[in-house]
Amino acid sequence: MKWDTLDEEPCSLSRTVAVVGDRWTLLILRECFLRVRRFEAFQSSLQITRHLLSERLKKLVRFGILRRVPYSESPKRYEYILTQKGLDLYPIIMAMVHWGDTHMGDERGRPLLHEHKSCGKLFDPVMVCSECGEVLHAKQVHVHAGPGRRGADAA
Amino acid sequence: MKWDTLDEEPCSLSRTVAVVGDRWTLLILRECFLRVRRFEAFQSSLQITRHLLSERLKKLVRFGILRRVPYSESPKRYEYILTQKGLDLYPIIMAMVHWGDTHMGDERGRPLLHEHKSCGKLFDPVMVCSECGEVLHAKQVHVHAGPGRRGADAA
DNA sequence: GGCTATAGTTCTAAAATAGAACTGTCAAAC
DNA sequence: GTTTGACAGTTCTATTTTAGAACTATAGCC
Repeated sequence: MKWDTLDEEPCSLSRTVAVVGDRWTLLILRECFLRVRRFEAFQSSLQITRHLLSERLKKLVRFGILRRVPYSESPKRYEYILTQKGLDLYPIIMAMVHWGDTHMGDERGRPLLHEHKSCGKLFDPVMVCSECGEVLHAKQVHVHAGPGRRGADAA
Repeated sequence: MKWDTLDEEPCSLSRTVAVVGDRWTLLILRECFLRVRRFEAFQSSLQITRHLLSERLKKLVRFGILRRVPYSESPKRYEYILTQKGLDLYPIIMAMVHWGDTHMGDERGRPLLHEHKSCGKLFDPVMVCSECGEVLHAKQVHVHAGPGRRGADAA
């Protein structure tokens, strides 16, 4: 497939996959949510090759998910900060973490626990319907073609 | 990185990424949720090479996300059905679709609309805290090391 | 001048993917 | 009873990506 035009497909999942749908990008984003911001920090915590890290950061900046912000004038040094568009990826990351906790855990228990500052409790992320607030299950969802649909594609 | 041992890392995101963290796998799962079940159907709707499709389906079966169920005895024919573990990936897929709808849309509008059968309305998926039910934002979450944590890894 | 820190770039070898052709089984059509 | 077609893969070579290591550039500190 021509992955470079995937972000123009009439399918929102394809468009998302085009941007964040590879292993390294997802791991980089995890680090971002853990407040990692600098090239060397990403590199040493992920053991990613410097070449790929450089490419992926550029791509995330290009798509407006990270901002490259100078933190030192001489020498010129930059750090990478999540934009609002990037912060909005949080549900994707949390959904993946939760699935891993549930289905890929081992006897030692969870690697990380999440505390919700607003209520002070350890929590799991739950996906609900924006209209009625009930927990969502795949089988209770029916899909309709929307205005942006064309041809035999899906979404 | 040795992606074949990623599912043993002390990080739930890594473990999830090991299983579903590549472009084709995510697109295959989208098709699964749209009720696609057969080899030829995946192949023609995704334009994935037969070789890769075969590999990915095997992997998803190996990890217990799909079940390979015979639907014809002679000739032997199988279809691929989501297990409960696979159905539980729904929040990940929906979170990605929603992000794509929000941030990668074009002037034509959404490709697909989702109706919640329980309440009959078109909805967006929303991620909330399991304890207090409030909408989750990255900045309101604090991360603690859990029992399965080891060394300098993250999750 | 020599050492370190940071943020990259460049190079070659190994692995993954694309694209097309091929295999095998059986049913139905001729 | 031979041919055609559907289905579910496997095999092959060429291209693209990634891994791994070394190299470059700027500047502060001793």
